[in-house]
Amino acid sequence: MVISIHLDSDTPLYEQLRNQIVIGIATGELAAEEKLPTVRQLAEDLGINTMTVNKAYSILKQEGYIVIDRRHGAKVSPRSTQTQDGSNHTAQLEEQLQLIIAQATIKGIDQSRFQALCSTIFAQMKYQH
Amino acid sequence: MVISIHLDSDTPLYEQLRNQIVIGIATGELAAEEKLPTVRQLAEDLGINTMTVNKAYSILKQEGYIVIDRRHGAKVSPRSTQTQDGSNHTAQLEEQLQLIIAQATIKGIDQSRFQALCSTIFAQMKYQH
DNA sequence: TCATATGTATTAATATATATAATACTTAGT
DNA sequence: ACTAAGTATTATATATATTAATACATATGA
Repeated sequence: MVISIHLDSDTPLYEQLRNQIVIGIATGELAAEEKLPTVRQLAEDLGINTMTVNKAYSILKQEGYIVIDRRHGAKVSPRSTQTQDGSNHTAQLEEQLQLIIAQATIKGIDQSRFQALCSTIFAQMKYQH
Repeated sequence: MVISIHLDSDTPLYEQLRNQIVIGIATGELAAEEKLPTVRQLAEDLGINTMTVNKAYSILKQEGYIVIDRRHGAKVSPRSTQTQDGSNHTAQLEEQLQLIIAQATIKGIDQSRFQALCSTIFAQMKYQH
């Protein structure tokens, strides 16, 4: 998977990494159980610090997106384990969505256009439980 | 409009303010042309610094959500002026949506449930151009 | 005219977040 | 034992966030 970072972005590097990997999992570009590059390798490829990559991996692990074992490195969590934390996801999703929809509404994007956009994006997601 | 901030949140105070005001405009809780509290007043009400509120207002102004004049303070932008900056909004919206939908997908929320959630939220938005 | 309330600007101080760097530790497979 | 993986430690530099105290500019209303 190709990961690109933008040093001039206002989004922290570790967060850019985290986001791109999450999207990679959802689109299926990163298959379940697939091995991720080592922290050292990815850091070198991107020209950034080891600990920055490590932070991204730690977050992904804590969020349940990946599993890590010392010897084999990091890999995408098996499909079955992704769903299990449950409750507060919906609340958080709802909050994020509310803000996005508020902004879209004010900027003149109506519901049908918004829903169409969602459909297009959903069509890219190959992840299957 | 009731604004509440959370000091323990990972979201900066000025951003919490900014977000809540944006949502307030979209839901219609803040009408177009409605006067916002003064920076000093809001800062005092919330028990935070004047400059933090000022930063939120500055961002909202720069984003076009509110207009400010020295004497009368800040007020919600008239409906007609909200739409005008145009182009990169959709791109930004698309990017935010992609991440949210990716996360939702992995967590097992399917498209129909997602769309239903969007509908519920859209129903709260009373803002009209 | 003139006091006043408004958003702003300035300057300083402090705390936290971000990123790099160099190095060492832990662990498990070969 | 060696090695490669994540992780921990320590230090440093920079940027961001927040508060604080104060002052400035300006347009309104008395």
